[in-house]
Amino acid sequence: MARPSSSAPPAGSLTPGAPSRGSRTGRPIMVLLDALGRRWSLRILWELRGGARRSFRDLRAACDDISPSVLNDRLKLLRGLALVELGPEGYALTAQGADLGAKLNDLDAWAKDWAKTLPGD
Amino acid sequence: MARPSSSAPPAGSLTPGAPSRGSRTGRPIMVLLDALGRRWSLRILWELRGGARRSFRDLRAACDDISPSVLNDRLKLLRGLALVELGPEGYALTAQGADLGAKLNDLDAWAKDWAKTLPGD
DNA sequence: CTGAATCGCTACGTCTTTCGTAGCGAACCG
DNA sequence: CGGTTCGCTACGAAAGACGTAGCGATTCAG
Repeated sequence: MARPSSSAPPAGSLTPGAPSRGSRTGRPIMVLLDALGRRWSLRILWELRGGARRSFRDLRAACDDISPSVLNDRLKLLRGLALVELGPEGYALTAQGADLGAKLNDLDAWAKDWAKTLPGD
Repeated sequence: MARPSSSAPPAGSLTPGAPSRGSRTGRPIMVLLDALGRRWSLRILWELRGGARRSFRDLRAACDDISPSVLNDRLKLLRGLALVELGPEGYALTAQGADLGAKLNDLDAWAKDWAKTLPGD
């Protein structure tokens, strides 16, 4: 059960159509949930939303000084999924990544309302 | 940096307004990105979308036999954030959790198109 | 009542992922 | 040349996730 070691990719790459951590089907949504469910993935997309290109080091600083090894892992992953690209002036979202970025903006709006209704606020 | 050990919650609870792993601001979106960025969080919401109540054990099976300790951790977390609730007939999304569930349905539709445009497919 | 089946959940040792620091080689600028 | 920035990697330590086993509570059958 949930055995990363036997038939799934080595925790660094991920492709729709192929099985991923925690799902043997390879359905796109599962691949996406896997990728976005890894630490820092969502945050990286968040920091890149808006279209500005950012250098590796800028991005690292923006993500609360994430470890460079993990940042690189995630960037590889997201680039492999065509959500992020590296151009001459740094990292940026692809067209598809920008779609997700827009969804994160929605999520931000939603989160503000959500926070108001919570007991701890 | 990114030091969970000094001022952030002990990796089991999370509240908007209070700092979370990887963000000292406590902005709702950051709390949400933190929670959803932990392994299995998105998957659990995914499996609960649609409104059916599911027992702990059913949910576990649906999530590719996730470890019960992690499942319980995530359920505590998501309950603390008022996204999931435990009723007499099992776990279900709250009204707010259902909002997120709907977003995941959107994401599913998006992912299908996305997968078509990828080289590895 | 006893026994079986199910429930939510916890303990705990192992293994994987993430972290944090340090620093490399390349490119650019003086 | 030296100085600065770049993307990125190595590697030991810490945190997190995993998998198995099983507990106490409830429910139902006999």
